[in-house]
Formats: sequence, structure tokens, C-alpha cells
Amino acid sequence: MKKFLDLISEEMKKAFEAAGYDGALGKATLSNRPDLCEYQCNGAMAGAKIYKKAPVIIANEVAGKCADSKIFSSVEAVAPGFLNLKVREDFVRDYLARMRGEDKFGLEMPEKPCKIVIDYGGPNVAKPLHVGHLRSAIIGESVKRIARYAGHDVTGDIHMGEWGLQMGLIMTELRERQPDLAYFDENFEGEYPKEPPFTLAELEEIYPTASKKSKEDAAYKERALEATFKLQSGVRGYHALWEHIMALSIPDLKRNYKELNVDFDLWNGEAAVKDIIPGMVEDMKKKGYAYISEGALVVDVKEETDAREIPPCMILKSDGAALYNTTDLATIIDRVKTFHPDRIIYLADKRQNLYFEQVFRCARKTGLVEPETELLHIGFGTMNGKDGKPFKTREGGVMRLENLIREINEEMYRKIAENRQVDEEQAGETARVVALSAIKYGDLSNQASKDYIFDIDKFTSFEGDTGPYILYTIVRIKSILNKIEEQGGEISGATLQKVRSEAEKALMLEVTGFNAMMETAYAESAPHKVCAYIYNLANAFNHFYHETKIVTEEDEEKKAGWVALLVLTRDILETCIDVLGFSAPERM
RNA sequence: GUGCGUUUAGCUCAGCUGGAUAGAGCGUUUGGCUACGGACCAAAAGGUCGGGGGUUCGAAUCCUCUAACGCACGCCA
Repeated sequence: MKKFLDLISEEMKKAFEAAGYDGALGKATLSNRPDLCEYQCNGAMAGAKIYKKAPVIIANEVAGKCADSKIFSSVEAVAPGFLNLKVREDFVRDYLARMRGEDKFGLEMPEKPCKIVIDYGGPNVAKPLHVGHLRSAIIGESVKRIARYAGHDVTGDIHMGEWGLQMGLIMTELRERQPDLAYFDENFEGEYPKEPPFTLAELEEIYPTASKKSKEDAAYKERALEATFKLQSGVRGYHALWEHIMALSIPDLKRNYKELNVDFDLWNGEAAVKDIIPGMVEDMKKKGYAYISEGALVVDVKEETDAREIPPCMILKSDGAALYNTTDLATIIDRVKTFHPDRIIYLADKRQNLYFEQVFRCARKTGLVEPETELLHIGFGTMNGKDGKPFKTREGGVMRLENLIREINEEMYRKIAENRQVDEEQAGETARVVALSAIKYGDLSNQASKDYIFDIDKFTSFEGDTGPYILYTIVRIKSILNKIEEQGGEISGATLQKVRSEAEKALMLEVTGFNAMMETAYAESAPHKVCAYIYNLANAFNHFYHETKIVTEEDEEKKAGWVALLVLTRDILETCIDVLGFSAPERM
């Protein structure tokens, strides 16, 4: 169904045309002076120049044409030429009634859904998830859900890092410690053991050790590069080790992402495309795109319009090994073949912007994607601590994601336990649900591209613009509805009635903005707009709640109308938090 | 050096793509509890929108110059 604001604009357009002006001037917007009006139209001022007339004269003429409007209760022309609009109560109510009746509250579905692949998460296997992985997962999950809600066909791919240097480092360190393992014996032809020669905990310790050594010891790094190459060339023992690492790591990753309510359709990684790489490289060489420069195989991606020098996109390192670029390009081939996507979205740190620019240009230049296929990098900022510097543990180390989540769960548990009489068992589960809302809302309410300060105290607060506040509002609505149900009142069948108060109307007007908001959030891949919307909606509800006694209302008709409004508000709030990737408990 | 980004209230952030008196939250001050859930609500104080110049009837928003900070700039991802 049409957006509320569009209906208003159309009505204004008619008025402008009736007064003899261009209908396009009728575009209405939300009022920025709520004390004066609900919506406003500034077309008279824009038209002043075209028609060489004082704006206020135009505004008055247009206002005169709105006298018997079915939409406006008042249209006022105000100096210097604003048109201040208020809408009729029954018009708002009828719009809400239609929203309730329609699928997705009347959000219009695309004529032809887009096929979208979204690449997010990006964990490295054998390396514990740390806070740096949080944003990709949270934002990616929400962008995915928003696109899906908007009616598109979306596939989420975790795109693990398990084919690059980090693997070579691990294997080198392992060889250092256990040089006699059969995996490192090139003459070994028997079966390798089923059980890995290390535990997950050891693995998690091996990587940082190896990484540190390689920075200090050039010979060590040389061996790691060689090990990487051996793995990529399919050396049997290395591949067997790789399988062990994957078998240990993936269940752990799955558990961690499940905890975050993040769900991938595909668990592919870089290695999934290893068989595509040789053909791709050959093709790029054959077609003359790729050439050797400083020992490495590269493709030029600079364009004449560039304001500065863009370095070439590297396809293979000088030792012949694949790198991030190689697997990303091959992954594009794989995705095009499997999904024929209209758009591929990458969630990665904004510092990788130039890298993606190179890869995208290379993919286009070498014909890996159709010209109309959209490649988009959503770059997000860094999560900083209260001091404004990258988030660290108290000791200054990298904070493991698990620990961070545990800390917030515990903090939330304390708050829940001290406030209400909730039983132990439920409190733990509720704390997890609320804590997740705190983390996710805290992240998503900021623009993705900006750095933000991760402030546990602020995010876990039940007051202000926070996840728990939103949940609290939802739970409060549920509680009222439960009470009415206990009294034998009708909930889902209740219908909207005459609008009784300013607060009620304000809440309703907030509700009408849902579909416009969702459309923008999708178009701009902007979860923070969903956050801003539900915060306003929750505020409008709490304001209404505060001055309206619902459960004790004796006029059944009044009460039924309010119940219907509550149901709609609750459903919209829950839909919104669902696209943000968290949920509300029954009680808290 | 080149390019990109950021700069809005004491702090953390919005600002619907050019409109009226720049908005929230936290913090501060004040008022409201027989609670349909006070984990709430209401109100006050607090800003030369980094700075200069320009375009426009009208600029936080567009252009230009400039400053500070951050980031990126070929064999990491």
C-alpha cells in the first residue's frame, strides 16, 4: 500500500494543480515544528521563483483548495510561505486499520526481487572470535534481514578465512613443536590418524604464538609462507592437518554465532573456491589482463578518471601462492555461477575500502561479473573503548568475544535479579536475551561507517536510547494485553476506534511511518534508521501509556480501540527488533 | 606526499538529502509513585553545527579554501 507521506503529497499535488501550479511542488515532509503542525509542504517557496510571485500568495491559494479535503483537518499558509498540515483523525485511523490487515503492514514488495549475496562474518578458523568480528556479524545479519523483509532473495555467506597465511603459520608452529608427526613426512603413505594432534585450546594458543614469531624471525616467516603454498598446492599431510583444524573450529564458530543469533545460509570459505583459482588465473593471463610485475601476478585497475594512482590488483604472490584477492575473485566467479546475483554485499572494516575497490574493478575488467551486477562494500568503523581507543581487555589484550558476551550477560543478570522477583532459571535466559539486545542495539544505532564507543554501562541501561529500553516497552505492552486477556477481553479481534487524544494520535502517526522507514533502511542498508524509528515509536507509546488507563477503562469501545493500537504497536516493534537480529522476552 | 573519512550541547550520538526556534540520550537541576510494570513520565539549564569565504529568498546540509584528528596507499586480511 502507498506510504502515508505519499498520500499526503498526492493530496497537496492536487491542490497545487487546482491552483494552477506544478504538482511536483506538493511534496510534503514530516514537520520539523511539531508544535505547529504534523506535516509540512515547502512547495510554495520553491515555486515563488518559477511563478515570480510571493510565496505566501501561492501558499494561500493552495491552502484555499484544501478546504474540503478528506485527508487534512487543517492547512495553514504561514509566512514566509510554509504550508502547515494536520491530518484528520479518521484518515489516520483508517490507514492504520489497513496496515493491520495487510501483509508486512502494507510494505510494498518489489516487482522483481533482487538476488543478493551478502558476505559477512569473515572469521578466521583456528583463531578465537574477538570483538573485531562483532560488527561484521551484527551489521551483516541486520542488513540481510532488512533486505529479506523488503522482499528480496538473500543468501548470507560466512566466508571464513582458512586458506591463507594464517594456516601456514599454524602448521609451521605445529611442526616446530611436533616435528615427527606423520603429516610432515613427505614419504608417509599410510592413513593419518582420525584424531587431531592438538585440541581447540592449543590451536587458539598456537596462532598468536606463530604470528608473533613470524614478525620477529624472517626464517620462520619464510617457512610459514612455504607451508601456506604447500597447503594450497594440495600436499597431502598439510591438507589432512587442515581438515583437522576445520573439524575442531567450525563447531566452535557455530556455537559462537548461534549465541549472537547470527545465522548463515552458507558456511563457505576461501578454500571452497580453490579449484576455481588455477583456471581463473590462466584465463586472466590468456586474455592479457594479468602480467608479472615485481615478481607478482597483477591486473591493472587504474582508470583515467582517477584522482590518484590506484595500485594494481594482485592475483598471485611472487611465490605463486594465492592471497585474499585471489580467493575473493574466485568466490565472485563461484557466486555468479551459483546464484546469478544482482548484488553482492561485503561487510568488512572500512579500512579495506581501497582493497575492495581494486577487487571490484578487477572483477569488472576481467568480465567476472556483468556490468549491471552491483558490488558493494559496506565498510564499518572500529569499536572503541571508553577511552576512544580500540577496545581492549583490562590487561590491554584483545578481548575475546565470548568473554565480552559473558561479561554483559552477567551484568544484565545482576540488574534483572535485583529488580524483580524472577525465578533463577528464567532470569538467566532473560538476561541473555536482554544482553543481546544491549550489544546489538548499541552497535546498530550508530551509523555503520563510523567508529563508535562500546560503553557497557550505557548499552545495558534500561533508560534512554538502548536495546533494553525498547524491550522494556514491548514487555510492558505484552503485560497489558495479557491482563486484558485474563479479564476475558478480545485481543487479536479488536478494531481501531475513534481517536481520543493527542497522545494517541501522535502514536498512530508514528506507526504510519513504518513502511517509509523500512524502505529507506533497505535502500541505504541502514539498520540505524530502524533503531531511530523504534526509539521514537517506543517513546510515543510510553507517552500515550502514561496518560491513558487502559485496563480499567469501562467504555468497551474505547478500550477495544486502544487494544487494537497496542497490538499493532507491539507487532511493529517486534518486527523491527527481529530485523535488527534480537528478540524480546515475555517478562523481564 | 596523495587519497578517503571524521569534526554538531560537558559526554555519546541523530539530523528525514536546502526550510521555521539545530534534536535525542546520559550527566546536572526540578516535579510526579494507592505500580494497567516508576526498569517510567514531565520540565529546565546547556550549542557562533572545527574555522574562513561563496552559491541561495533560506545552509549543519551544496561549492571552495583551511585546521585538527583518524585511516589507507603491492606480495597481511
